[in-house]
Amino acid sequence: MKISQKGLYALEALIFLARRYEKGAIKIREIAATEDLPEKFLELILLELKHARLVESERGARGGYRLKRDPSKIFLGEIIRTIDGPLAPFEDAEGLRRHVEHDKKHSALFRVLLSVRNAAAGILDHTSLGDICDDKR
Amino acid sequence: MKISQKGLYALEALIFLARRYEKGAIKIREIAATEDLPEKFLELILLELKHARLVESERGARGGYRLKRDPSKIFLGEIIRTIDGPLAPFEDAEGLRRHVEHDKKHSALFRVLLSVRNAAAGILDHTSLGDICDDKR
DNA sequence: TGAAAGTCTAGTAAGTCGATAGAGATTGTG
DNA sequence: CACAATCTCTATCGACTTACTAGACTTTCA
Repeated sequence: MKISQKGLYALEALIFLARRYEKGAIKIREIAATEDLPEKFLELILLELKHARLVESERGARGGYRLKRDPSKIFLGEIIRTIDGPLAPFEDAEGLRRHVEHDKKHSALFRVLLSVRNAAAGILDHTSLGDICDDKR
Repeated sequence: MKISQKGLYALEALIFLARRYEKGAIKIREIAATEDLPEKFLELILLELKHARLVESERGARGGYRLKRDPSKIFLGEIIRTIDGPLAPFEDAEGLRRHVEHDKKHSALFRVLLSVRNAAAGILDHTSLGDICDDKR
């Protein structure tokens, strides 16, 4: 699992949306300006997040983006999977399980890799945007 | 952290070397044939592993490769870092710590990413080739 | 009707990935 | 000594990915 620049932009944009969740839709331009992200690139990212049903949008003069669900119900794991794919360090959880089952020579290796992916998923699928943005440490 | 095909080849080759550790040096060609890895590509990989002091080699007619240390003293984390870079899901541990310290807006996010890298490192830096190759499950 | 916003398809420069080619250096054997 | 086997190293390649930009299109609302 590798988080790309694009993935980081997605996380930052969604954290921004989470922090102003109560205040309604906000324009791409404002997100880009406030978080200092490339505007046209951010468009693509938000569109992908929309297709993944993490955000919703309205067009026209008073349009913009907002989170589709409460920040406490959107987990980092979902976001990262949407933009950067599976959390596993090699292939995905299914593939790793298959290798553990069927690859006689390297079963033990893939078992370790699966445990790494489970550790990552354990953290990222239990940390929400809510956890991130009302953090006080 | 993402393990590439090259990284997987490295792990497989080293596990092979670990399993026959007592038997002395073995030729690239034999490793490639037994483990079904592309020979010329494996050359490059073994060379990199040599520069990282994980293996050693001899040239000439009776040449070949062997592990430089006991299998129980070579950890998966070292191998993966050599071929694929840092274990962190974004940048490296240093970079993440820096962001936790200095990036006011995203401190909490980077703290989570750092905990993911620590979980991965905790597993991979405590699992040795020895653990992998005398596994009996 | 028209400005302002999101939607969508292309494209692009630079880099990475997986792999191959081939010349060079070193060593053991006949 | 010669030579064959083996590791060493540099270069190159096509395909793909990454980070981003351009621009035409659609929808909304004042």
